[in-house]
Amino acid sequence: MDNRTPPNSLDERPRYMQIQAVLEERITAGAYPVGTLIPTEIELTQEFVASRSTIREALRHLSNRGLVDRKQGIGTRVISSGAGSRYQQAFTSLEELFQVSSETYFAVLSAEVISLDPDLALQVDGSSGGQEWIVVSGVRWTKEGGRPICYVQSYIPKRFWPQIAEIKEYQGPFFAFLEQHSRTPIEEVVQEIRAVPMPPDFARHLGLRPGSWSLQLLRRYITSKEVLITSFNWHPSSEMAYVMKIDRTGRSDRDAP
Amino acid sequence: MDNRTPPNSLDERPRYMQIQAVLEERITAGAYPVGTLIPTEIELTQEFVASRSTIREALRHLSNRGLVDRKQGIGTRVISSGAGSRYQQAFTSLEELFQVSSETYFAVLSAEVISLDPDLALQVDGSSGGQEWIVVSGVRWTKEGGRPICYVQSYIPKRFWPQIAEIKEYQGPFFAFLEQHSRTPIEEVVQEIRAVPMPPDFARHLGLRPGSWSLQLLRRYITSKEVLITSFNWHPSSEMAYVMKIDRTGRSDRDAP
DNA sequence: AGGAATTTGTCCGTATGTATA
DNA sequence: TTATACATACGGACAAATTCC
Repeated sequence: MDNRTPPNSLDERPRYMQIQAVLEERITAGAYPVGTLIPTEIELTQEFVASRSTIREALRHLSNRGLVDRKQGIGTRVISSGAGSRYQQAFTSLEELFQVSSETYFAVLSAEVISLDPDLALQVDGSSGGQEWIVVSGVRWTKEGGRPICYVQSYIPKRFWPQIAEIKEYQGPFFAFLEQHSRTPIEEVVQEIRAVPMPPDFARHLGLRPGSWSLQLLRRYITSKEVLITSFNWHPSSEMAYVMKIDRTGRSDRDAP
Repeated sequence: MDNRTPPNSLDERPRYMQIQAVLEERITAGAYPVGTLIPTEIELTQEFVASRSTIREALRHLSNRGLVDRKQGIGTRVISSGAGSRYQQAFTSLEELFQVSSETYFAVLSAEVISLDPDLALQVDGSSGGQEWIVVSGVRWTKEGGRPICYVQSYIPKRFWPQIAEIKEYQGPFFAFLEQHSRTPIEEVVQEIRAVPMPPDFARHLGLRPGSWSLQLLRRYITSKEVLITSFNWHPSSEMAYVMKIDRTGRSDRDAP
């Protein structure tokens, strides 16, 4: 069919984003005050000469950002002026992970090849198990003072076994080493944080009583092809808080150079 | 046109939710391992005999929950199996905080003014204690199924006491309400994640045995002048994993060709 | 380097269901 | 009960990003 608007009318962004921006501006400017209903989807299709799908896509984003609340049979209500909704995650980058490894020291306790049982496989790469992986275990220490920080287990694909001696000596995070020796770059890191009991054996290495709990950080470093490394860190619950800051950022839209 | 599937084939839920549930189960069961691509939208339309829009709606929800990552030209990649936890929070911005509050509801148990002891004051606003704050306690529930998600305590400056009735009725996160009724916008949010014992009284409200542990999320919403609200969420350790994506570069501000 | 194939993104139009007033 | 407004669902077309040859 025909896309009645030329691909770009001086604005490169998708149609729904443009509409979203206009609506958002009306909300922040007070044209659509907090607490009121904005025009219906049908009315907006008429104003912007767009299909209902496109309008809904714009409204969906406004809803996700917390500016409006949509209810069947009622309409779309403004619930926030927008001042508080433009936040983005800040300071959670790989650089931050490098930082940690420069002020600490990792002592390898063991490195061996194991076959993943189903439960573990689900955590390591989400598979149903059976494959063999290298597991490197150790304790991370502070350089200053020499106190234990956390117990670490890293799961690495078995094909890196020839480099295992090199890995154990490597200063810096394992993922950096593996990325260098792999064809494909890490595209994404996913972190999962849980409260789990500290395994008794790990507790011993950290100088803790058995039966204590831990804050467990699981990080999965993923290339476009596979999980390159999955790392578990068990931190003593009494000494670890994971702190993150979410800063306000002015702009989330892209510009046209 | 014809809606080839009868409105309900023993399952009242919308089609896209059923499909989402099936895909989610395959992910958690390991049929679609982490790091791999799931079938394309087209293939899924064939398997489920649904339109591409319906498939996309299902995938959209999986993406919002942080289980998959979708990329143009690539496909849909599993990035987290979500194993072992019913409730997850993928929290890349405040948007998703709103998302949570739209799929759940908050039942207020009490609201009272208390004087902060030094330890608590340190957590609430970093002061040494003595000031009076309002503390609103309650439980967050799933709309679907009606199961308890977490116990919540929110600390609010005492001067908002006149609005407390309004706050208790407010749909949506408290910080949005407070920001509206305050002169100054929220400038940053600090979040702290800890593993702490679940207080016995809270455990009772969540249907847990005393002595269990929790993943505690503390969020402090800060304006240029003060801490506007500090909120503690205690999640059952067995059902909560905090999932987050970490950017490769950490900077999405600037364009680098 | 360049072009084809693949996959998700965007957009159109229509029809029907469901919650609310 | 009726009207309204959003929710769900269908199907088709082209755009844009990526990969592969």
